[in-house]
Amino acid sequence: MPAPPPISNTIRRLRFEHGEMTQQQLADAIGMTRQTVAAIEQNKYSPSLEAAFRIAEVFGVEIGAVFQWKADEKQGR
Amino acid sequence: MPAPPPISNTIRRLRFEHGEMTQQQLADAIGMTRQTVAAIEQNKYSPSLEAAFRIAEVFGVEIGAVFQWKADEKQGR
DNA sequence: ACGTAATGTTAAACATACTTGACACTATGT
DNA sequence: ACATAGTGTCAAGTATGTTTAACATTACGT
Repeated sequence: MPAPPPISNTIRRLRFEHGEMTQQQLADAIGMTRQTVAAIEQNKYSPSLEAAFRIAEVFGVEIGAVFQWKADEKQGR
Repeated sequence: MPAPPPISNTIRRLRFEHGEMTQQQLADAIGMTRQTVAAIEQNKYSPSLEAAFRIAEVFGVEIGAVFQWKADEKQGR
């Protein structure tokens, strides 16, 4: 498993807050596969900027409301 | 040249508004190469979510202030 | 007990982002 | 005329994101 990304997300919560939306429904809404949504949701890797934009769009929030730096690790340059 | 991404950015303007920051300085600040900054700035491709976050951080703005959907093309699903 | 929906997970292939190292051009300063 | 800083660009290689197709588990309804 390739080291988890420094960014975490609140997709799971957002899905439930939006009518118990399933991973499949979200995937369809943003034009990705269910597997990709699952992987992103579990922080296996972070999405492309495009994907992130589409996800935020679906939930009607800013990108920052979906994705955050993990536990204020502001970066490992 | 691999089809331009659906997202554009205002990095160039932001650089100038932030003390005539050079591509090299921005690259150093976000831990990427100058070539990558140049390519992103010219919309050759869009950055990873991590890179986008770091760039926004440098300029002290939200991601949405740096990157936008190109001419309201909300997407080609 | 059976079927189905939702999710986790994996391997292989493919697509896109990013680096490294190079060479070009323009502008500015000496 | 020469040097240097800033930028554009390209090819080859590495790294990361995404798809496809498959199989597993858990929970729910009948």
